[in-house]
Amino acid sequence: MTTTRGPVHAAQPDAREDGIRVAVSTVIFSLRRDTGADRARVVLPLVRRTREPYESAWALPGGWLRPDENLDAAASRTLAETTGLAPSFLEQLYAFGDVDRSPSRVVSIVYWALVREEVSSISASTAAAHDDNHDDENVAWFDAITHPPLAFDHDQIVEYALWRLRNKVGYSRIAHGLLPDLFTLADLREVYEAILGRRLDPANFRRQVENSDTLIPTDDYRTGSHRPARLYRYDEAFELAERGPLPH
Amino acid sequence: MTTTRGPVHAAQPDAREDGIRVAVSTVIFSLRRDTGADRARVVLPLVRRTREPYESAWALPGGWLRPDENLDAAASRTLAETTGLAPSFLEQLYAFGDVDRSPSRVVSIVYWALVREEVSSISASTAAAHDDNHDDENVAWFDAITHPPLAFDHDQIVEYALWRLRNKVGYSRIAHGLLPDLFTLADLREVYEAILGRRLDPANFRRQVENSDTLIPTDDYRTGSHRPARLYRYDEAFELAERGPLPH
DNA sequence: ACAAAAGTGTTGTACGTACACCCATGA
DNA sequence: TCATGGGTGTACGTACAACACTTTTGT
Repeated sequence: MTTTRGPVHAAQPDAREDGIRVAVSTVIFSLRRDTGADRARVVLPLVRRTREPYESAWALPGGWLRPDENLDAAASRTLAETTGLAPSFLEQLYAFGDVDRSPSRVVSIVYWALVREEVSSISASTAAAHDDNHDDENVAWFDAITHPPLAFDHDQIVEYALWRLRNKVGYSRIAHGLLPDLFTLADLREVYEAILGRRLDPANFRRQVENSDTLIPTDDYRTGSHRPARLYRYDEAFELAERGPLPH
Repeated sequence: MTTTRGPVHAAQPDAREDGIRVAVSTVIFSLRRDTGADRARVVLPLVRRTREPYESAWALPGGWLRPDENLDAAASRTLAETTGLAPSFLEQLYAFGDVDRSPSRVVSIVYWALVREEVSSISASTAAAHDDNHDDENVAWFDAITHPPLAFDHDQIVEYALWRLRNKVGYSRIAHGLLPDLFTLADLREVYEAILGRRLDPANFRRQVENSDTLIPTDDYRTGSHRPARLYRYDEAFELAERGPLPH
C-alpha cells in the first residue's frame, strides 16, 4: 500500500459518471546554489506524467485525496513521496476547480511548501538510500521561473504560488525555511534576493532582520574567503505566531 | 431544476461508499446601520438546517458543487439563492476538508463575499417580489461576532473570514463594497470602524483615502444635521488591479 | 450663539533607502 | 598590502498618528 503510487493523477479511485474527484497537489520550493553561480535560484520538483492526459508532460507532484486522510496530510504525503523530505513550511494555496481544467471533473486542492536547501555533498544515490521509493527517474528539479510548460493549468498554479511566495516574504519571516539551521545574514539575504529577483542593500537588510527580533545570534562564525560572518539561528518561538487564526 | 434547492448540504448527489463529496459555502458580509445606534455593525446571513446532522442549527449558506459548474459559479449561485443579491466582492477563502468535520466525508470550498448595504426603505415583502424563491423564513441576518453557535466547523470558518476581512481592509480598498455608489467619507470611515472595531481619526482617514486616489469626488453633497459632506464615488478602474495573478 | 461634523494645518516619530565609512580576514 | 565581504553610522524622504484649528451648516 505504501509503494503503490503512480505519477500524478494516476491510481484514480474508479471514476464514475458525474463524479467530482478531489486531488491534492503541492508546489514545492527549494533553493539551489550552483557552484560557480553568484546567485541562488528558486527551484521546484516536477514529475513526469506516464499516462493520458498530458502524457510525458511535466506536472506538479500530487495525488488523489484518500477518504481517510485530511487535506494537510495528503499534501505532506505526496510531498514526502516526491522529495523524501519534510517541509519546513506548508500552507494551502488555492482550490482549483474549473470545469475545463481537466478532461474529467477534478477539483485540486493545491498546497505550497518550502524545503530546506539540500546538502549538495550527499549524492543522489546516497539520498535514495535514506527513504524508500521516490523514483528519481521521473522526478526532476527545475528553475521556478524557466521551467518547461506544464500539464493542466499547472503553469498558472506555479505562477500564483510564486506570487504568494514573493508576497509573503515581504511581511512574514518564512525565508529561513529555505535555509539550514545555521546561516549567515548573507545567506538569508541571498534567499530574499532570489525570491524577489533584485539586489538588497546589505547594511539595511541587516538592520531590518536584527530589529525584527526573529533571529538569535550564535557565537559561531563561518570562516571563508574573507572576514568571518556570524552565524544566526531562527527563533522557533515565532513558528506559531506567524499564521492568523487558521483552522489548523 | 432552478428551484429544487433545499437547505444547506441537502440534495446530496447520492452519497456512495468512500465517495468524497464537494460542497461550496460562502460567508457573506454586509453592513447594518440600526436607526438609533451610533455605529454600524457587520452582519451575515445564516440558514437554518432542516435535517441531520445539526438539524435546526444555523449554518453558512451553500450547496453541493454541480458537475458542470465552476467553483466561482457555485458560490455565486448559492449566494443569490440565499440573499437574492449580487455580490460586490467575491473571493475564495479556504478549502476545509478534515475527515471529522462532518459525519460523511465532505470537502467544502468556502468563499467569502461582500454585498452592499440593503436600502432599508424596501420592505421584506417588496424585496421578495424582486427575486423568486429565497425562502426568507429559513434565512436570517446576524451580527458577525455575536451570532449563535453554528453547525459543523462553521464557527471557525466565520472567524477566519472575519480575520481575512480585517486583514484585507488594511492593504486593499474593498470597504466600498459594503457601501452604495455614492457615499461620504464619514460613511466609508464608519465601515472601517465597524470592521476593525476601533475608532479612526477623521482627519487622518481623510488624507489616507484621498492620497490613495481610489475615490472620485463628485459635486454633490449630503445635507443632514450639520455641515454638508461631499459625496464620493469609487474609481472602478481599480477593480481589476486589486487582485494578484489569481487564476481568475 | 452654539453644537457638531466637515475639512485643513502642523508636529513628532518610525521606518525604509541611499551611501559613506570602518573592520577583519585570506591571499 | 590589497581586495572583499562583514558590519556601523548618518542623512534624507515618506508615511502615519496625534491634535490644534478653521469652516459650515442646523437648531
